[in-house]
Amino acid sequence: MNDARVIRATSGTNLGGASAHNRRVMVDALRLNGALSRAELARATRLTKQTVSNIIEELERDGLVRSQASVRKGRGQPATPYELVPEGAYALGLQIDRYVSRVIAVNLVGEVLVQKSVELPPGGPEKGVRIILDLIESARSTLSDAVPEAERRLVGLGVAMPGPFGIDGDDDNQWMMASWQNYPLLEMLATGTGLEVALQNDAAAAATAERLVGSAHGLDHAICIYLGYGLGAGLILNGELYSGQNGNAGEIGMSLAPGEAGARPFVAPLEHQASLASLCKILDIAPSDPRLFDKIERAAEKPNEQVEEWMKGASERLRWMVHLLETVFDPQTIILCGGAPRVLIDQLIDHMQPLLPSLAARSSRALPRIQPGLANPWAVALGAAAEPIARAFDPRFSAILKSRFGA
Amino acid sequence: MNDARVIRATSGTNLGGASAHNRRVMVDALRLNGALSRAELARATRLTKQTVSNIIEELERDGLVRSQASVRKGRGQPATPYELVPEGAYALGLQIDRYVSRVIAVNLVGEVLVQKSVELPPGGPEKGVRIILDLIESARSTLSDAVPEAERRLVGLGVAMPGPFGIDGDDDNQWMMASWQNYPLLEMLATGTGLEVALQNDAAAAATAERLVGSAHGLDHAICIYLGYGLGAGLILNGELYSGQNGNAGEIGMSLAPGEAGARPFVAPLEHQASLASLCKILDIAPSDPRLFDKIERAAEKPNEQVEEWMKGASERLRWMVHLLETVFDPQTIILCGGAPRVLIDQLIDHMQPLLPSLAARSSRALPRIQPGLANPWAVALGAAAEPIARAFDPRFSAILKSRFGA
DNA sequence: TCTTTTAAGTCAATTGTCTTGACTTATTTG
DNA sequence: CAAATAAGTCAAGACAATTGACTTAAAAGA
Repeated sequence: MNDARVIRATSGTNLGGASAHNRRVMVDALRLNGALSRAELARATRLTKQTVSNIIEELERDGLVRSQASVRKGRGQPATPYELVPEGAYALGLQIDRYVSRVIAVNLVGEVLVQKSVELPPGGPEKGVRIILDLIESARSTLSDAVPEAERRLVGLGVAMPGPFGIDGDDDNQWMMASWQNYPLLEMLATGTGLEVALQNDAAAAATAERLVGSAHGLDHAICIYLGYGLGAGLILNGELYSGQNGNAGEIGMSLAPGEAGARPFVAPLEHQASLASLCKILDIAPSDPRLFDKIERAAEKPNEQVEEWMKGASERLRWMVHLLETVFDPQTIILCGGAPRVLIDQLIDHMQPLLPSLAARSSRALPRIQPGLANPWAVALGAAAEPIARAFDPRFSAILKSRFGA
Repeated sequence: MNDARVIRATSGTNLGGASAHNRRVMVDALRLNGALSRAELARATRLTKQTVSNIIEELERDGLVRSQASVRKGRGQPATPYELVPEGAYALGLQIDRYVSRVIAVNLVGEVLVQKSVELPPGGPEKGVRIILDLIESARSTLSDAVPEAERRLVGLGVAMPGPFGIDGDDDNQWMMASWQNYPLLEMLATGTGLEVALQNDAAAAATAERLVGSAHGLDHAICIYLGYGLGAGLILNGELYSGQNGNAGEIGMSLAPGEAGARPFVAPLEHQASLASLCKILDIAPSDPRLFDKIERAAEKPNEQVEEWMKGASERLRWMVHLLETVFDPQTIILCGGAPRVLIDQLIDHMQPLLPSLAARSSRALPRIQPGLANPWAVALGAAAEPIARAFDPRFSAILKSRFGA
């Protein structure tokens, strides 16, 4: 009698879940607003003064917040503002790219403390993982040398690599990294480091970074278009990263566009036209070139005819993708970021003007329809490191629910 | 000293929030899985047997669940399954369309008990609201005649109308209903009925209906393309409807597409080609024709050359939009539903084959990439009615948080 | 200067919900 | 007929937020 029917249900919650949520709410409020007094926190979170006092006391004991000098601001007892302690938590971020791997260590407020990278020789994941574990170990010990207590306060290891994930075969596709995807990477990293590990695609990581320390800070609805070796979008919806059913939401680099009617109804994927890979091809830069970023920067500063051509094509496709994303998501803003030089990002945005008409063109906008975000090779690694911080400290539905592994 | 700085923060929660969540979790589990015993509920929700017992007892007192005959299924004491009581709650749904308004009453499980419609004469919202309030009143008393206790168990009034909302001017645009949007409709309806009122656009409502009783039942990631007089998409992300910053997420009817290179780089909005409005133009049916649905059904059953032409154009644009939505959202499935006859929906889906390649084409799919959903003129009104039920009984983050109006 | 008003923050008791562990009930298995 | 198994109850306990009175510290007004 195989009556072990799968019953689907949302988890319930309990006192512990509520309490954990309230702690997160406090940290989040301090992150968003800067230092706040207990009374202010109570008003903002709709909790009672007493509750806030208890939680703040606990957070202070845990080294996550600290008091500032009290400030007089009118009648009544002066308030004692509390602020986040940057040294309250640390996280590691790992970016695995096609030819290079990068590791970053950040603290609770997203300040970068360590960054190291290594070239990834061809040879697939078996060899690669060993190199990567060494890199992580090296970053970790550098961090511990600088801040002995950091090890104890590490909340996790975020991993970012190019998507899409879990697709069928296609091992030779240079745009993906299929061999890495069928490898038990997360398990290897988890056992190798003893840390909690979570995976995002690189665009999602870039969005996570934008939300922690970049242009999306404090925004609940933002789309980050990430221009790297490939192209993707990180979706921040309702204040959280949206990943879709299989973690592939936002893989707009693979989107086709209807082209000339008749003969060739659909043109190549967006990232064949708008990505550093396509630019490298034009500039005849090897994708494995360690000085790729600098070369592109120089090329963008003084664009020759070919670069202008690329820029025109890329910005035209992006211009239209921006229109679509605005229409589909109704976001507060769209951010163009990347592992690309700021010059290039800025020029692309320039070339996209005027933006296509859309609902986003309303007159009452608070934010620009499109704006530049983080633009450097470390953006994805930073986002990878931001993920464990967000997972540990941001208020989110899943954090309230009882998990499989004890409350 | 204007020190009334706005402090942004997520609300905290308390015992009451946790308890409310757990009640919702129970109702949701019974809705998804059918009748379940207390022990099964405890396992599924990770709550203790005792907690489940208490909550079930309370829900039974409130008339939301009831026990079935106990069933023996192996060793041990027989289980007593509990099921939702359809008569446990009721909700009203109002659809305001361009030329007609519809009201539906549903019960807790989404069964339709009353449906009434009325033609909306031109004359704008002032006159319209009076007619609509009469319609609601009429439906309400029909409901009360059939089920005297329904009035006491009404959880709200859902309203659906064509978007987009809150756009600048453009009063003459026949595709929108601008004059209705600058009118304090919700306030009028709330005071006129004494019920909680909430607004969605029609595509969002259709998606809400699909989730309560249609093809999206139990799905957490689904996109509903709604083909009505206009065209839009309802986005179900993480099990909840996503509305974007201004409630306009999913307004894909307004999306442009890159067309022939050169002269006309961008073609008309999607809904100018794929909507009942465009079909009506071709068939020379007045959009206000009360027998519009039947006429379209007949036209779709025996398509003439013009209809075939329309079908070809519409399905081609939709085919490509499906590709985009799959790429952007990575959903479990896409549902094509509408206030359109099922024949038409089916034919459109047929014409869209073969679907464009995308990440969704993986071999391990559990659900079809695209499938038909509700296809009748009452779909939106049903979705409007489904919204208050979902708001009152579905587990969601916002339901846990302390609200502005007391816990 | 002195009193009143206002606001921040604490104290101690209370409340409400989930949890714990032992117990009862009812059925199948051997 | 005893042992095993599972559903469900009982009563006490744990825990976090709440409540209302209180203390502290400043500004405002007389």
